[in-house]
Amino acid sequence: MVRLSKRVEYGLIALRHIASQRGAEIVTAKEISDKYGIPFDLLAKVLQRLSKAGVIVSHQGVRGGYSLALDPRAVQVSTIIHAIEGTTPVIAQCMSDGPASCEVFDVCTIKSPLTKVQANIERAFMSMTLAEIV
Amino acid sequence: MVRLSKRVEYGLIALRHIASQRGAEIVTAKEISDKYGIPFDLLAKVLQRLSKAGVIVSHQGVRGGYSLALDPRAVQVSTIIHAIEGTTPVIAQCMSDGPASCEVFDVCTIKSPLTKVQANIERAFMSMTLAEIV
DNA sequence: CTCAAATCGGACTTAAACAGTCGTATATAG
DNA sequence: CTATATACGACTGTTTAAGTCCGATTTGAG
Ligand code: SF4
Ligand code: SF4
Repeated sequence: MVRLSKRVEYGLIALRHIASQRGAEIVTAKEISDKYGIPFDLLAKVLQRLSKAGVIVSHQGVRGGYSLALDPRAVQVSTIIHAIEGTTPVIAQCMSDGPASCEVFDVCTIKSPLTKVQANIERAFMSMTLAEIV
Repeated sequence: MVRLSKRVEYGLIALRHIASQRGAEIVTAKEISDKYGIPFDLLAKVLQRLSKAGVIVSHQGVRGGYSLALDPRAVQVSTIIHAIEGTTPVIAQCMSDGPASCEVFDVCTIKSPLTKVQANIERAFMSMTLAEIV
């Protein structure tokens, strides 16, 4: 419960690796996969999503790979999570899927208190940037 | 990802209900189950765990039920979660299950940065008490 | 031009966690 | 005694995450 998915962890490791390259050099998925023992197919999809979200840029074809697209200081962990998962991490179902998603929504007495916890969680993920991981 | 389990939500709702009773009155699981539309069997087990953890006290037999055991201001959300789940919410597997639990532990470059995020998450759950939910 | 190296993207299978249910035992007020 | 309530474990079904597979596309290099 309240655990980062492997996808996100792999994404963070990969991003750190790419960001640590001097001068925007291109890194291939295989290179990262080998170095960290991450399943290639899985990592590939993570990188594709990060690419689609504009966090990294992809270079197709021979001698292709990935390079950073943004200043590491501008990339928050929450942005990375959203890029990979497609959603923002939320603590309660109704916060992301709406009132209809929860049977007890109407009589639920903990919605508003949980909102405060949620705000703190969000801050936790926003307060760290890629620059602090490298 | 990063979502509270239903058990915890049900537990919070139940605790809020019990805590809102004036003068440590006894409340039955059925009463709560009916009022909030929570599956009885599931709620029962949650209350049993809270009882075992000493957050509430159980009264068996006819006219039995549950009542608060502690000052609501002394019951943190993190305590409630631990009572119900048996574990503390952690962001990464290796933090709870040890180094051996993760294949990439040895080469993982994000362990220590994530520790800081973890600390913030913990604060989020500790900073709210049952008193603030009632 | 051809080929190999790389990203792209969806479908699929497997494994684990979660939500919910069932059955039975135990305690106790009246 | 008996109805009411908690106690506890085993079980099933659903959902989500992890990982795999296959084919398509792009493109630098020979
Ligand atoms: S309504 Fe209450 S119980 Fe349902 S998801 Fe939102 S917070 Fe959780
Ligand atoms: S070692 Fe790294 S990847 Fe493995 S669980 Fe810990 S943080 Fe996540």
